[in-house]
Amino acid sequence: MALSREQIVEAALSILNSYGFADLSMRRLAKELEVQPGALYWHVKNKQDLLTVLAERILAPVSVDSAADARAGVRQAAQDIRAALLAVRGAADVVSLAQVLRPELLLPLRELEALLAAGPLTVQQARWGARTLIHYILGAVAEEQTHAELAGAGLLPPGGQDDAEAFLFGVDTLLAGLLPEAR
Amino acid sequence: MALSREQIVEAALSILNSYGFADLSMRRLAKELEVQPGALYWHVKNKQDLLTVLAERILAPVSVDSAADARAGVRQAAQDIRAALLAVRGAADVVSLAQVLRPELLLPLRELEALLAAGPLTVQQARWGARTLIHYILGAVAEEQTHAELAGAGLLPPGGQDDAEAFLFGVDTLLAGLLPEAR
DNA sequence: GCACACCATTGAACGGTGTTCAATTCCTTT
DNA sequence: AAAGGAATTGAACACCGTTCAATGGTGTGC
Repeated sequence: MALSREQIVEAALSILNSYGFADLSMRRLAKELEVQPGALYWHVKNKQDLLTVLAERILAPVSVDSAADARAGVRQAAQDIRAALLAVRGAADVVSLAQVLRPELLLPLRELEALLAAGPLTVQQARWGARTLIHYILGAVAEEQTHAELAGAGLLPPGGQDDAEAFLFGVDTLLAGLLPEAR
Repeated sequence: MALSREQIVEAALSILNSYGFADLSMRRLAKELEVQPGALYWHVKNKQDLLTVLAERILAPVSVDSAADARAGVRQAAQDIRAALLAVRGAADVVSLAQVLRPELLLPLRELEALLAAGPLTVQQARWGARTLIHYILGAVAEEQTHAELAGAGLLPPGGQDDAEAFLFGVDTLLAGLLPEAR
């Protein structure tokens, strides 16, 4: 059966989940697909290209309700994005990289900005606010995942019971600054 | 003249500034010092170890005024940390890595928490607030630097005139959420 | 039924990477 | 001068991303 781009992405996700980001190499991927490394480059420009496709796929389950109230919508979106990232091991690393390389490709993140712009903010405030949120979300989840990774390897004490709570605290704090109580 | 840990760190900073994070390899470092790669491992446990030492060195110029008012102190500290990071090419990558690996080693970041704890916040709020700030600062500067890197290579259109302003907007937003106006 | 394209893959190579370790050299202390 | 520890070499191991000529397989037109 002929190799396909879809198949490569699938295998990459599987390696990510089974062995982590550090083990996701083109050669490892080729081995998984029982193919020579060079074959991958027929379907994918290079590793960076693969990673951005992977990032899109990881965020695909997130659907931002663009009609929602800015505060509630952002709060929900942030939690959904976190959930989508936590569902795939190493996802925060993949998406952080993609966000820097091709920010325009990551729709859910752009939609955050739209949500904020619908509120009482200026366009510029909405853009910067969205960037702030994105940096926070990716940073927080990346730390959560890396910590879990290291703890799993016994290099760090386990922890993280209140990660969800801490995460929401950050989001709410940001939102409180961004959209002060209407009065 | 005998090689020294100090000398290695110095050379690493020089490579970072001259060629960027991607070119900072143990072998490159050894070449710069006119030494075989193996020699480095007498003075440094491994590359990760070197990177955390590097991170400490990069943040060393930052001195947080622990007696300052929480809001003003954090605002100043955030700007100082950004300045220290921008002073060394690729610094945000180095420090982000170190922050995940050995958060306890990066003093200025810990001092942010102390500053917040001195205000009206609970200990937990201060801790989470500091983490939020740190994620934001590192994420924002990492994006700034990566963007500059790619723009320098002609892979991305230049930009970033209002980076400082956008950065401060994020910090102030966070602070507004964290420390609402006293009344 | 055959030849021609074209898509897809192989196999091999290039030039890197971090890290380890026995053997060797250098330097200091006795 | 001899001993001994500190520091360095040189070579190897097992990887990495990427390129490319040669080759295989498949479907189309003749």
